[in-house]
Amino acid sequence: MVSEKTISRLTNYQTLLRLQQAQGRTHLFSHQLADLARVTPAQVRRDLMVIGYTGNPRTGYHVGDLQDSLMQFFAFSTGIPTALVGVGSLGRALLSYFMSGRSNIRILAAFDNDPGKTGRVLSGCRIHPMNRLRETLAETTVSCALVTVPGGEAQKVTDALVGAGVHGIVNFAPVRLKVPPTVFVENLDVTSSIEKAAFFARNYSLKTQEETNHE
Amino acid sequence: MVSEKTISRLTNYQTLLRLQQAQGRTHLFSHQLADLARVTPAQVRRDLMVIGYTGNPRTGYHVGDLQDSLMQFFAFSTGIPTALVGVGSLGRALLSYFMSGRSNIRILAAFDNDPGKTGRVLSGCRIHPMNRLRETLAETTVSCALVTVPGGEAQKVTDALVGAGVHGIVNFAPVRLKVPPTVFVENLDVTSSIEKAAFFARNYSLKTQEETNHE
DNA sequence: TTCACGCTGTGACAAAATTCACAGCTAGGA
DNA sequence: TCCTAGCTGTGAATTTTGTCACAGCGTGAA
Ligand SMILES: NC(=O)c1ccc[n+]([C@@H]2O[C@H](COP(=O)([O-])OP(=O)(O)OC[C@H]3O[C@@H](n4cnc5c(N)ncnc54)[C@H](O)[C@@H]3O)[C@@H](O)[C@H]2O)c1
Ligand SMILES: NC(=O)c1ccc[n+]([C@@H]2O[C@H](COP(=O)([O-])OP(=O)(O)OC[C@H]3O[C@@H](n4cnc5c(N)ncnc54)[C@H](O)[C@@H]3O)[C@@H](O)[C@H]2O)c1
Repeated sequence: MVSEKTISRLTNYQTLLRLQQAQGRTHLFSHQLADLARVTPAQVRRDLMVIGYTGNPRTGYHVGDLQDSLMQFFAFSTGIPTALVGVGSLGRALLSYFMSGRSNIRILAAFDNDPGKTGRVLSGCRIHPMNRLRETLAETTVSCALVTVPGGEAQKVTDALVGAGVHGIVNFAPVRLKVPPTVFVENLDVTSSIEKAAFFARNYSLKTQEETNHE
Repeated sequence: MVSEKTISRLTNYQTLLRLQQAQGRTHLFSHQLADLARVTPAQVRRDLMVIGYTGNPRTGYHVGDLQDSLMQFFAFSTGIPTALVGVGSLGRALLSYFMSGRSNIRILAAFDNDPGKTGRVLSGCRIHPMNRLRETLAETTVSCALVTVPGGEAQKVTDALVGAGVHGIVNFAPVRLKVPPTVFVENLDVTSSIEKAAFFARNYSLKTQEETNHE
């Protein structure tokens, strides 16, 4: 089984390679990809082992071939089908971003329990009521959903999604969801991330001041 | 030096404790906090070692005292002062969320380079032009900033922030920023997180199907 | 007061993640 | 044709992270 961290880095390499290809580059070495991704060259080589792609000692990695290998490994050549639950301020931002086609992620359906929102179309995506979740998802190949409802509602919504056959959840609510072992949860807790950054910011800030004083 | 992961868990404990206190609980054991945080009891005890708080074998941890210790460790009793750069769809969502006071994070100033947006007040927060960034931040204690500008602009904005004395960056743009070693960057790459969740979702999905077939 | 239960705090251990370091290869130059 | 410089792929070492397991303690019961 391949680790979460490795998967994160591999998706990052994918993004970086797309950019490099757009700039006309056809080959690169592990240390160059490493610089772009802000990791070590050894890390890059180690990561690429898991997808089976093998480079050439003299010319390095072939950008197109490596992209193909990554594509095949991730098996998302046609884009990633997802659903979104909770069309509030965050949900709307995500809709407008991902419906504009700036990435390989496709939001195929949105859901909300507010009758004032359901039935309408936002950024080109129809908003369905919650009681139509199961049947709407049954018509699609969605296996991953974005949860942007208030914390108190997130578990309920998650249970509904799991019941509808979703195996991946990206959770923006500041709660830890309970799911069966066949469901993967990625928590994107903005508040917690800011707290973390603020903590280290203060540390670095103090350290910098100290050093200034010692001079 | 205490690790990033430990800090993340400690902030999570803080959130959970606030909730428990609101429900009137005065004491809890490591295994109870562990259940709430979805970690092991040993992990909780190990984490609490770093903040120096020590519980009682018979009564466990005192919610209020533990909160005080955490507060003191994080030193953010008055809220976390931050700035936001890039008032687009994501920036607006963050403004409306954090200006509503639902957390201990305070956005003291917002910045944008679009003259159509600067000068206005959104969700109670004034939007300043970029050329006023340094002097505006000089008047505050902000040491942590949220970056919600397009990927191509993120590095430029980061450089300006670092120049203005910011030591913590929460980066929502899908690029890896280059910063001096005295600056901490937390990347919140939504696209990458969705890709990760989708990958594991497909794996779990396939595994579930296999097991169903084997019955 | 004494005892026993069930917790905490932590040294020792285990697992996971990363880096080191080097054999082996390969294209370009002599 | 045969070197050679400088890369890749990977076993081994190292570092980081998490868990185990148990001594020691505090409380309530007797
Ligand atoms: N907006 C932000 O920038 C931000 C920042 C950090 C965290 N979050 C988290 O993201 C989540 C959403 O935040 P928001 O600001 O968009 O909230 P919001 O209140 O603006 O939107 C929530 C939406 O969910 C819908 N909803 C509520 N209960 C539902 C249910 N049971 N089923 C389906 N839909 C339901 C509501 O109708 C509403 O449209 C929250 O958990 C919040 O803590 C948001
Ligand atoms: N909106 C989302 O849900 C979402 C999802 C994933 C990632 N992101 C990332 O978040 C970032 C912002 O996304 P968005 O959808 O809000 O974009 P947006 O285009 O709606 O907003 C960007 C804002 O930044 C401002 N800006 C541009 N250049 C600037 C500069 N040099 N200095 C100051 N301000 C500047 C623009 O005026 C605009 O207000 C992007 O990097 C995007 O990739 C957003």
